[in-house]
Amino acid sequence: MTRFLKRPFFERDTLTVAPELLGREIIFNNTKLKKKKGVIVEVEAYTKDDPACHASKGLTKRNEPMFGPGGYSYIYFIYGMYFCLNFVTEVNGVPGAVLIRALEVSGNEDERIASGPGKLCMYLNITKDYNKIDCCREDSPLVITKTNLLKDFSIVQTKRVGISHAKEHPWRWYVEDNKSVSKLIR
DNA sequence: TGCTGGATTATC
DNA sequence: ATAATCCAGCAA
Repeated sequence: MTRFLKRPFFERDTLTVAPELLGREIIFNNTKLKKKKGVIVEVEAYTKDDPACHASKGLTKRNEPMFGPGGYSYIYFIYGMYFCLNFVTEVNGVPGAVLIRALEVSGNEDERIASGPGKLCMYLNITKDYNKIDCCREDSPLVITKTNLLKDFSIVQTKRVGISHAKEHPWRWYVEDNKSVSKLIR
């Protein structure tokens, strides 16, 4: 028994896994800094046949974690200044990932301190050092709880954010009326 | 070896 | 609406 999500949870269809992450808690223990955590309130799915997915054109140095087993982290650097956190889905050999777009942080924090993929990595102190780590290990510094911390919430499904391709999939899910979601618009 | 644009954010 | 800021990916 364990408190945290394990490999079988992640090694399923990306579009199934993504919305199931809503309400669960990410716990990140950067050993040199303060332990941080937050409840997932917004996610997006990226699959292999999708032009917007980093893995759509095959294996490269950057997207390599996406091709490995589910339950690993995939962290990339974007716009010269931000990191984005993903959890790898699908079995070994099949690329796929869920981008974590927003966390609700309890306590005295600003409710929008982690309301965006770049902001949440700054809040958690996540960097490339934690790329491709196995989040299913019991001693992993980065884990997700099995328990859902939100109750009686509704899920809204919409188009993804920041995708410039003509055809776009409705593969963004967020907790309805949650103050920590990245964008207020639909 | 050089160029381009991006799964973003804060500010104007 | 646009600057900040840099590197992966691709063309050559």
